[in-house]
Amino acid sequence: MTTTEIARRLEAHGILPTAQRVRIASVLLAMPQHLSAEQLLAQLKDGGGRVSKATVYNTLNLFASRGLIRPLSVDGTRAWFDSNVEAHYHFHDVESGALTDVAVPEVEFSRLPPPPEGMEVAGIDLVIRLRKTTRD
Amino acid sequence: MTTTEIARRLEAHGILPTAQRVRIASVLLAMPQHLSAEQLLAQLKDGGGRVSKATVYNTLNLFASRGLIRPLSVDGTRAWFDSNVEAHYHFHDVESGALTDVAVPEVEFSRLPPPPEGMEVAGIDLVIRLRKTTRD
DNA sequence: TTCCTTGCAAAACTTTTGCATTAAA
DNA sequence: TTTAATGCAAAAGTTTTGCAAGGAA
Repeated sequence: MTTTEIARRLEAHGILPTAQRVRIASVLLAMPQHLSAEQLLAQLKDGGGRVSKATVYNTLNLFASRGLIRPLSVDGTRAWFDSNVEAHYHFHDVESGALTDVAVPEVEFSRLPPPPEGMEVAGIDLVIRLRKTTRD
Repeated sequence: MTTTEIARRLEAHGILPTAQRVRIASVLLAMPQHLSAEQLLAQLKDGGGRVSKATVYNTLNLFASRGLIRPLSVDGTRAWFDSNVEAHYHFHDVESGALTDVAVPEVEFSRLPPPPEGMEVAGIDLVIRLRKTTRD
């Protein structure tokens, strides 16, 4: 994706495409991936630019609030962000922490509870925890 | 549940039933509930005893590692623990943060992906995010 | 006595915030 | 010129750790 395309995508989400935001978005959106704030910061610094930690955190929250990325709750100890906002689920290797996507057609719900009165479903997070097979 | 019953239950999980652990367990196991470390600490202090923050955190981790309680990833900003370790799922009100149980029979999977080679499913976390109904 | 647990404080880690500087409209 | 974004450092919130003191085996 070119810088211009990234900038257009930010604008489409109501985000002013500043230099740092475009740099952050181009790392995130380069491929579907799961990143923590510190991982993203490390990648940006490897890339040789200067982006402050505060900007990374603020930008991740901004992107998430505008629906450009999706926050993940898998860990409890730190926030993860998924650059793939299409509906999908996850495998989580509890030992290594690795996250893998599970496509929507791989899962079928034949029954789901109705939401409580006055509420509607905003989203479904499904995490399938994995461990090494124990052969005994 | 009596103190003796709690102590037996701790022992059954390989946990030495010290005074603090029994107090912590009796709050947790009084009913099926979702608590953060700070909430638990507050309840213990209301109860008039002296338990240190470190002991609460260490004990929660100990209990979770022995399968007496279950850690929940719903929040990203802090750890939650569920005193109900039976299989079940959750509603999560994203505005208030409230968690509600969803019983297993309320959800049916007619299709689930096979785990990757050499891996097996250790558990399934399902969180149904709820928001207020928007009538437009 | 020997080992494990507890409390306290300090440290570590993640995330947010205040404020002066810089960039964008 | 006026408003918004950035960087830095400090602050805030959560969780872990070191160590001396206390409790259990």
